[in-house]
Amino acid sequence: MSQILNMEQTILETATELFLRKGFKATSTTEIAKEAGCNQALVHYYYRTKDRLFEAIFQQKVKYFIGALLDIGKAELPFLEKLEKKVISHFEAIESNPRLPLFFLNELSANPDRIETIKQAVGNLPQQAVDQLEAELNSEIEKGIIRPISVGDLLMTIVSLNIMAFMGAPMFKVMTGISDKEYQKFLKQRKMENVRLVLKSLEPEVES
Amino acid sequence: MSQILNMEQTILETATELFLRKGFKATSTTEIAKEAGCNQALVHYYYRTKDRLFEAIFQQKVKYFIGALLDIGKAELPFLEKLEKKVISHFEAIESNPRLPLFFLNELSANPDRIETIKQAVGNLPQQAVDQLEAELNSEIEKGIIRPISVGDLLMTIVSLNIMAFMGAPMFKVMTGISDKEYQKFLKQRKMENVRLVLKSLEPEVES
DNA sequence: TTGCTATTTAATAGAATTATTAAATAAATA
DNA sequence: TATTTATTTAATAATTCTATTAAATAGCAA
Repeated sequence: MSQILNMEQTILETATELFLRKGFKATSTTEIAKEAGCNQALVHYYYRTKDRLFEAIFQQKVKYFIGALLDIGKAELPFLEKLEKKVISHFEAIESNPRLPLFFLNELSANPDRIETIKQAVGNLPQQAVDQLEAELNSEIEKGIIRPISVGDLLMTIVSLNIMAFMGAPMFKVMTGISDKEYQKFLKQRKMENVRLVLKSLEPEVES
Repeated sequence: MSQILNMEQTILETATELFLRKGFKATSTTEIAKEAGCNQALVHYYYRTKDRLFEAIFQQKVKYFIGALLDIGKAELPFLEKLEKKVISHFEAIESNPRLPLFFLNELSANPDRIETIKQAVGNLPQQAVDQLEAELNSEIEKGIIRPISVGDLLMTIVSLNIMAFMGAPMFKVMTGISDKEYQKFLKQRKMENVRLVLKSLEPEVES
């Protein structure tokens, strides 16, 4: 937290933290105010309604999240090396914001109408990025360097592996009985495991 | 919905549906009653508190969910074929209950204390299943049939790919701008893609 | 039928929640 | 300094939510 902070900003940050941790419904404006150290009415003074406050936060986070996956580096590297960098940076983006995926999926499921709002917010940026990736992908496929695979499958694989490494932690701990410390160790090596999995998934089939 | 149904059961089913769709906080006992077609007090008559009602549902679903992954088939098949069957049946278990993973992760994150309750509920069954899988896995590794990999990494890969195919749908649609119909098509082929990915991930490394 | 038990409802207490309004205080400006 | 504007609070209206209680109704056994 910064020190010389105006209340409007403090409220936003506090709300972000609470919404991310407990979701929309379970977080009250009263609690936000208490945590931020101001009167409850002030939350409404600055953001009018709880819903608007949430919406502002949600949109901001969605943009960050989608950006973290889609800004295919401009660096002029061979495709597979660029992809490797991409998987790593996506992994690290989630690592530094591990609550985001669940927040995102959960609120999207609770309120599917918000999908439209999101689409407007992000525009056709994702579409462009996906198209570009698809073009590069197809070029490599034609060269025979990687096996035929759809851009959807590739993206889904990357997102699934990276997101679940963090989001799946509680589930995973229940299943394997592993401790927090051990899970931290697991995560350390999981990043490169995900890279390996993604690259493996692109290897051309070999007839056995 | 079955037809000749007692109210106690109807309430449970209605609550299950609502909790799965909207989560604990966003679902009121009033709404459950209305949806089930009874007086609101009846919900409390049968289940005392909203929390007990939720807990009952949660435990039941957790057991189902964990079982769906861990009951490694007893069929005497080669390891890789058994594993393939396992991935498929896990995929299908989620397919017929696509809201479960999010429900599970979300409520676990909102209320981490519940992890203990779960551990008690499922006992050491998961641990046993994981141990068995690990033994089989190591045996195959020693034979040189698959590359060295931890049971944790393998499980995480399977769970990640299968769960996110369903849970990630809204996110994926936003990113790629794909329609519901197209997503259904995507899912149809994704099952075998996941199988392929898992098997690929076990192939011994080849020096290039 | 009569009485007993299980089921269901109406009414409501008590707490929490969002949002508004009017008043108080602080900050900025002329 | 005087006045206007921005920030903050106290009070409270209106709603919703959980849980309880007492009464009503239905089902069944004697």
